[in-house]
Amino acid sequence: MSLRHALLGLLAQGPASGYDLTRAFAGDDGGIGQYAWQAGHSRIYPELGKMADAGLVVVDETGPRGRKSYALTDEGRTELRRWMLHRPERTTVRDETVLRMFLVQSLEPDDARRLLEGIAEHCAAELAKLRSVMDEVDAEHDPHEPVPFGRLAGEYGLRQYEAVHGWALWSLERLGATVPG
Amino acid sequence: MSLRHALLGLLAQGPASGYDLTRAFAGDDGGIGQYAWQAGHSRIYPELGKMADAGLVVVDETGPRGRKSYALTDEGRTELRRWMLHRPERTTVRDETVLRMFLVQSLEPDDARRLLEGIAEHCAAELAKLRSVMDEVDAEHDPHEPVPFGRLAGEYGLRQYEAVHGWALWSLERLGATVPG
DNA sequence: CCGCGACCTGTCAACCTGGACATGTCCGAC
DNA sequence: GTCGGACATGTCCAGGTTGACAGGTCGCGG
Repeated sequence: MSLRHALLGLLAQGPASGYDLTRAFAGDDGGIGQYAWQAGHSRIYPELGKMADAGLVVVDETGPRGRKSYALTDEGRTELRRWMLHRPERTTVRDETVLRMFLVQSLEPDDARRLLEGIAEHCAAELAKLRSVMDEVDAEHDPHEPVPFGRLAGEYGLRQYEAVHGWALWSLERLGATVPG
Repeated sequence: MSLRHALLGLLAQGPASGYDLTRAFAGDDGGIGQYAWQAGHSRIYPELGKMADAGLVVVDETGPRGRKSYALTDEGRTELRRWMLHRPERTTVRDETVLRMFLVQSLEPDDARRLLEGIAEHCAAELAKLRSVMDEVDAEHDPHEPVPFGRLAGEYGLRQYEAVHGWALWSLERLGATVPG
């Protein structure tokens, strides 16, 4: 049940409504929804309700259009910390892209090459996009201030794409293709 | 519905029983179950049944203890290829470990440091393990033969761990810059 | 020959998930 | 002033997923 902890983590940045949280999960903007977890509002609203019942969050303030802003309670903060620091023996991973990578070798070499080339291109494009976003963040960031929230996650995405890109090129070489670019 | 495609991909390596496939998903041995997808036998058996109904697989042979070995049909192979080469607009990712990384900055600096140190250590250990396995594979592998099945996946795991390890160290440095430790 | 552990297949209930359905409100542009 | 689009919350259902329950077979060491 990690949705609960994802919500706790997002609320640790500050109060937010179900709508705000939904957007955080939905974005393909290098946020949590692209790399770590997804959830639709139809899961988020009931979960927020349950979390409120459990005393992990409270309705902080209400705004226009029935907006309910949720904030972490001390109990919620404790639970988040407990979950973050407790290293589980076995974590669940479910990643369609990685699944494809595992199965590359079930394809004919020509098909495998085409797939890998697609992956390499895609990574290069995402890398460029992400890098420009991060450069902007760094430019605005006073080095004496703490690292902005999400900067570490952004760096993670960057290194991730670099790794996959490098892997795709390496694999193409192994398969005996002419490496593009 | 990626379980179906995961099964098709595994069967592309050769016929297997539901039991074999269950072990492939369950292993924490650097296989598909560790990085890409998980499934219990309670999902696998019904799905194999449905896939047989759909003509994607057939019961290849029956063995002792009611063992049923499944093999891909041409139709199954076609469907696998279709899925592998079709780049979806938005893929689902659900990764508890990455989720933790996204939420590192919700922790107090001391806790964050402890978590990152744990991650770095864990990666280093996994890297060492994986590297020794892969060296063995490479030593037994005739360079004139095609790349062994799983070699590309293994390389992926390697680069993955390297990337995460590097990221954890980088993050520790960043956190160290703001709070003296 | 007997028992234990690995092999092997299955079902079921409870829960999670994603997409459709439903409803209504605020705000700025025209 | 009114209209369209973003804001905002919620329910429902079909289908996916998990973990428990269930039952049975082979092979080998003692």
